[in-house]
Amino acid sequence: MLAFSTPLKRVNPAKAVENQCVPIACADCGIYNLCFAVGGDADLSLLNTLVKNRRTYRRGEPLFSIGEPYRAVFAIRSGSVKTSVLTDDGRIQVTGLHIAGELIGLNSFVADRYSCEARALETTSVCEVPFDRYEELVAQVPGLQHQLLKIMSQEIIHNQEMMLLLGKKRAEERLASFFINLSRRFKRHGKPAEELNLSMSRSDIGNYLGLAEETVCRVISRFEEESLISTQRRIVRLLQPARLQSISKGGPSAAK
Amino acid sequence: MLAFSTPLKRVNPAKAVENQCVPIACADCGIYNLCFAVGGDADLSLLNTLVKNRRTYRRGEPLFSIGEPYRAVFAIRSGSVKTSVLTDDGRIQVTGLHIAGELIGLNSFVADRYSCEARALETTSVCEVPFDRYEELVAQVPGLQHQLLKIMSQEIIHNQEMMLLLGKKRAEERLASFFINLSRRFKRHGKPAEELNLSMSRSDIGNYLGLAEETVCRVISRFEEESLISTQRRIVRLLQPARLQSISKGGPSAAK
DNA sequence: CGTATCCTTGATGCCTCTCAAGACGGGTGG
DNA sequence: CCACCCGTCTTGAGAGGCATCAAGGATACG
Repeated sequence: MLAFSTPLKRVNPAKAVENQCVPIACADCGIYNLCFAVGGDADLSLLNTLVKNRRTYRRGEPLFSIGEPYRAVFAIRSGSVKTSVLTDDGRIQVTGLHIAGELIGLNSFVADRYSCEARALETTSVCEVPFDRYEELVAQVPGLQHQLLKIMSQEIIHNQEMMLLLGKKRAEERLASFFINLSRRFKRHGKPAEELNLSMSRSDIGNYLGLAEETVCRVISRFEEESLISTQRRIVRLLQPARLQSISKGGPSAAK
Repeated sequence: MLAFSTPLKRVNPAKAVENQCVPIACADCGIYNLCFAVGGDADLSLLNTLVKNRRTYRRGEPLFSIGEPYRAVFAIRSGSVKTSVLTDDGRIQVTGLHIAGELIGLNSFVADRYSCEARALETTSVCEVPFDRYEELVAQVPGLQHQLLKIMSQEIIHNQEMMLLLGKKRAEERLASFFINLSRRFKRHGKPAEELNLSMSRSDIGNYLGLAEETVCRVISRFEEESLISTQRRIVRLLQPARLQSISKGGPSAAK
């Protein structure tokens, strides 16, 4: 427990946007409204001047690439973004899938260059928080750095779960975990928890879960046969979330 | 580049201990001496009072367990520690291997409970930085939070590499990556870069790399046949680091 | 309406896991 | 000092899950 932390308040994402505040969060954690973390109105206006820098990216367009000089942190306002790293011979590992209200670009904080690439999965609107201006923010807003610590801490926990998934789970468990995790995040962001818009191809999903595109298809088909889900292209409806949850944890359906 | 950051100075680990400073770092980044990051002598003495809390753990003894209330960050003075997470049905994923000079427990910053367990791989001496006292430290030492951001950022980058390894690399590439990464870290900490003391069983290595114990053995045997390494139990000598490096990146020896 | 992209399904093969048994080494007690 | 024991390491044989290769079908877009 952090006694020195300003208590955080979870707010309606729509309201956050309406208030011109930065919706700031990371994969697998809720929307935290920085304005609340920060407090005063003076700070709030400062924040606004810093995050006015908005931009829209089209499907497939990179927000940043590996090795590119570090320039900004990105808060996703709408749409979705994937981040990925590469082997030298071109194999891709998608390391993150980020939806509206989440934050990307923090992982390159230590270096002066981006350590992964980020691409819009669909038409995506972001707030860019330029790094030089960010310094002003940190200097004047005492709660900010601690807030970032929390967000990064949450991301590390999420990464640990991904390592468990990639290192120890079988294909069905991976897909089930993927759907359950996504469902939880959608719910937090005020979207329907049982009707997911994946907004990414089977191939991307495979690259994220450490599977081949075809395996993703096959498992999805199997899930449909068992009436666990129903799909239309990239729309997935969770028909039996409880059983999916059970499978994701290595339940009997996955026949350990 | 972070204009607001106090420049960091890499120091000799032995000297750091001698000076009673906290060697503070994370997997895959060098030793940073907090005293330098912090500056003044007043701070330094404060730091000393905070990190006096030392303790030794024996092989297999847990530093903390999953779900346990968060109480401290640990800086490893000597020895080594593994961190791991579990599936509900008992499968283990080792998420980190930490050697002297590195820092663990940061990932649970956000929650009030530990999200992974940590166990000593051998007799291990650590500085515990109790969390309640840590607050004093943060309040009085302006550079500290930013320093932690950097360390956590570095850990996220390392996690990304692990995801690439677990999701996309074959067994030989994983072992090669493991040895090369360990070698680099040993070197940074003033230990021989080509004679590694793994201090962990084949089983632990397997759990770290997402492989079965037997596969680890087989790959190691193959590496020995090709004179890439030589081994005596848990001591590994890198005979051809360059080729290992090549293999780790998906080079020809691994026959993509 | 054609084309490109994505999705789906089948057949085949291989990498790695699993099961199994034995070897090695270090520690302990006689 | 030696014999024993237990954990760890090693190697083999077999099976299985998933990748790969291949081809056809569906959907979106210009």
